[in-house]
Amino acid sequence: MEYNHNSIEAKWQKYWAENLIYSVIEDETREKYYVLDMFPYPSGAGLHVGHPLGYIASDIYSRYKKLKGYNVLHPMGYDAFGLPAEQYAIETGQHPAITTEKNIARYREQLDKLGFSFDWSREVRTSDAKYYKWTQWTFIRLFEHWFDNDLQKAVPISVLLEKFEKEGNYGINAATSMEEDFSAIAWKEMTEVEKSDVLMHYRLAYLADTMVNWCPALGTVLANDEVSEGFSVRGGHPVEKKNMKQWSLRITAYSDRLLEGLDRIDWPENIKEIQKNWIGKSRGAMLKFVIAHEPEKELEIFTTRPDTIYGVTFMSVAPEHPYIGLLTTEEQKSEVDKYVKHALNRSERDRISDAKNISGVFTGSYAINPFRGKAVPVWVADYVLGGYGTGAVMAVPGHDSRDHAFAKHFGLPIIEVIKGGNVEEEAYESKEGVCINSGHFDGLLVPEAIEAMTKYAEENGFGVSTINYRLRDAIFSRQRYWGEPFPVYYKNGIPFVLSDDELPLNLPEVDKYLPTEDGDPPLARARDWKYKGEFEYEHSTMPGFAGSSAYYFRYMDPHNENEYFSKDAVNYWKSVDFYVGGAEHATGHLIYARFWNKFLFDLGLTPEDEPFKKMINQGMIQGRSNFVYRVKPENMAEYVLWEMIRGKQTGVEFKQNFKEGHRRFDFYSEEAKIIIEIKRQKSLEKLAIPYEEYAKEHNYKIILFNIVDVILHTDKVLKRIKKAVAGENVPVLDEIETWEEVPIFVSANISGREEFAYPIHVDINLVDSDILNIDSFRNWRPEYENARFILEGEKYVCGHEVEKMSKSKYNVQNPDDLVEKYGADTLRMYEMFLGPIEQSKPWDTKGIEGVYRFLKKFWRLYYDHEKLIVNEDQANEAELKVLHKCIKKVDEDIERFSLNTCISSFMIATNELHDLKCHKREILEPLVITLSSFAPHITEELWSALGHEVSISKAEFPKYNEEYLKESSIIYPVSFNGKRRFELSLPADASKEDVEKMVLEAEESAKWLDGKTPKKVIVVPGKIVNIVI
RNA sequence: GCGGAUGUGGCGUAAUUGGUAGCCGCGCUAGACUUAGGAUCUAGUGUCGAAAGACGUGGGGGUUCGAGUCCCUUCAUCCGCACCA
Repeated sequence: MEYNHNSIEAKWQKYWAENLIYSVIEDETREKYYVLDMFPYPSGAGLHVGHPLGYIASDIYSRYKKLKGYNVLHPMGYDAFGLPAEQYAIETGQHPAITTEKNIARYREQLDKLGFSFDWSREVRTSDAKYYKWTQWTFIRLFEHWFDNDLQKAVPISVLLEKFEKEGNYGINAATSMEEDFSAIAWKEMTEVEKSDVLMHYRLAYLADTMVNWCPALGTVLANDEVSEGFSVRGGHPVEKKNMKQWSLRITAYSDRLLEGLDRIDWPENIKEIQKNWIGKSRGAMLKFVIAHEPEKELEIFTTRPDTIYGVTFMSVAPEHPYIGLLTTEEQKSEVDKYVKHALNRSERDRISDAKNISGVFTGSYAINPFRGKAVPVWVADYVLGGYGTGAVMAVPGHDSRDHAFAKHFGLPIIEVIKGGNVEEEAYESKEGVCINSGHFDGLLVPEAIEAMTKYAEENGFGVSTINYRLRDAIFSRQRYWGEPFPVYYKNGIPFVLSDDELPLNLPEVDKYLPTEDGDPPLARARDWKYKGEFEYEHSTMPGFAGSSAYYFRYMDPHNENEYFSKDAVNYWKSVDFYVGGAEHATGHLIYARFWNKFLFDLGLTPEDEPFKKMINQGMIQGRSNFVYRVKPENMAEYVLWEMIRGKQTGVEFKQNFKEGHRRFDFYSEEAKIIIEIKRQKSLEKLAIPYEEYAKEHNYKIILFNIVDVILHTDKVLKRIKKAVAGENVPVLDEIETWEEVPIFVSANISGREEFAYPIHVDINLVDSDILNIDSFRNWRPEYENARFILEGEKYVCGHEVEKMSKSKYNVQNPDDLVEKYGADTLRMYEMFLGPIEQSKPWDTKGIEGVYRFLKKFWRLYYDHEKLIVNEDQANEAELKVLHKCIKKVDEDIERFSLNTCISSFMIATNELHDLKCHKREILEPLVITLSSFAPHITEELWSALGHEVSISKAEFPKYNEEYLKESSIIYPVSFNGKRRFELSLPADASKEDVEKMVLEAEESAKWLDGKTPKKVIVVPGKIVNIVI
């Protein structure tokens, strides 16, 4: 039979599903391997060809690992809570659960068609109460733990309470936002509310007033990684800063461990780099400047360059700094108030776009540089960020470019304290140089000075060496419906968590998915939704990353009702060995998941503290958009006509823009006394008579053309002009074609196109090799039904561009159509063949034919039409060599995730076996196993045709035998002065000396040696010979 | 501005350790078979050149017997961060 992908693929997909071929169980006798794809959000648009790229790669890898004898866990599920379903619910009233269900069904159908080896019995969904029960459970654990900096791990709150009872919070080195100390007595005297407030400063999940990213359009707060340049990542709505009471996770406690762990995982360098920057660890010193008029109070600053402290000429504090009131003097008050108010009211977006403008106001007070004892003015300026460090800086214009710009702008002094630059011109920020103008620190190198000055500050009690992080705590509540409810209720304003046996707290039904009239989140609409019928639940829900931060554990034991996952399961599967997904999650999911994992590790739930040992990021598949160019008729007519008459093409000189008084005409010829004007027919009919009179007055002849005629009947128009130039009598107005105005499209390479036409995205399905199918285009939209086209030759050529794949750009390639046409095996292999998996590349369907041809050719090794032609003859050396070369290459390349080169190897082997007319089982049986992880359907079919009754996925990957690859002779390229001149076949076991001798004696060498003696002969055995003359 | 990555035929790419640059595929050219081909097969295809040969991995320089690969410099594109003190 001929290769028929449709029937083969359907047949085996059914077989795999019915016989649970891809189910796995923990099996202590086999080594485990865990391959995971990033959790997909099932969007309504379904999959496009870019989505499966990573899934195909991970599927190939897990199938390969299975063939290699591993027990492979390769699960799939859905990150099913999220904004799009909820936005859709708001618009239509449809419950997000229904939309989600529908989308999942569609996703599943598409995934199944691609022949993935997922163990679907382990599927999880974040929106399933059986799943989010454990998300809530983890939240409760976070609430009930704090972070001990000395132990560098999470510790139960009960331990903290014991300490408070005994000695207050003295001597506790915790990750905390608590600034004040209190004694055991003070603790015992606190009210319940006060105690709760204190504990909130310690808990890993805590409720606090924080500056949050508020997105009014989405009606919710967002985490830092969900905001980019002042806009929400999802939806692109403006975001503003707002102070709100919100749940947060104290991820900052884990800063150091998150940083340190990066050294132990095999991830792409750029992702590690992004995470390093996001955590933003910087070493420096916290220094105190006494406020001149208020010697009791100090202004604390953080600096990484304490060595430049003698260069401080002023200080700057952020507009939200708590000391603003204290610092501002009477005279400056109105100006400072005005500035602060303006600065704080600005949206994040304005602030960013206005970053170039330097602004600030003097507060009126001074602070004393503890090293020099000299007072410097304190300014308030918005280039200082309230959220970083202490919200105040010592300004060193000589050695910090921002301070420099500020000093220049306001005429503040600049002092050079590190030698090496010209500080009047620009800040010298390099750490190369020695201290000057720095008292007894003069002459020290920068690193020495940093150390010496920090030590001096510590000894004298006005400073301390510190480490500062850029990472902020993660805001954990969203004012949204479609997310996990917090297992929290409020009693007398104090938040309490539910007990484990009260979980899950189910998401209640609401009448509308909108905030209440009072602005409370949608959950406030739920009727009679109270703890024990009495206490209000938390009305926010958890963010997207809640459900996706530890989902990979649940796959290990997905149906466990009593535990998150069993000890046995986690001790067997441990962590993800190989993770495939997008790089866009670098500062979101990939950092949160590491944090959750570390926390669960601290609780002793998991044996490993990093979740994903090895990761690769698949590149994006970009769309290739096509454009048609719609003509702006007036512009085109003018352009076309001008191109024909400009210069002296008609025999007389024409010029543009005849101007006389208030009249303006398009073209005229002084010489021939002709004016030409182009307009729409309707206007011309009205204006013909006045124009003619006007022209007569000025002693000109006027010719009017309608736009359409100029564009579509150019030659006739030109003829008329030429007649007029020749002095013949031509009508002022003469309509060649009457038409109702219809859209006109011009082919891409018609000259002047850029001038008179604008591009419109056209559906790529109407275009083949950039040639537009005009009939289909006419049917595409009613308004194009009567469109006219200006062609190149016979064809309309479209423009093209590489862009993101998106519905609105009409460049989405849907995998279903391709699977239908070529089959999943072809699509899988083609996507891998496109290039290295990490690289982004535009989708181009052109090459898919080549892969399809390959599979058909591969099929013909086994079948001649209806007949299986595999024979039992013994394979010869050449055939074995082809096979083992292929096995070796594929084996090595899969291991290094170079899947594109594997496909080439298969093609080479297939081509060579065809040349050898080889149809031997001894060759073809191992070959079909080798190919099976790439093209599971066709290989399963051939495997069964070869007489096997057990699925090929249970087979063993063939071992390659070095013996077959050995060559008896090697073809040496012989170079002279590094330039290859000829090739020489020599015995493989020839020694270096022999090779040298034989090469020099070779006939062809004489020609190149040209009688000279070689200066040097380099022989690399088995590789190359180079002769230097 | 800072940090990272990438630049190889008309196109997607290959060259794993410094050792024949262009494997494999697309496209293109010519031919065979065919009623037909969007099937299949054969040959060719980096550039210049009739050929011999010369040139050729973004540009310039260097190290080396030998550089796509290493070093310096420069340009371009993409990504990330962006007042982070």
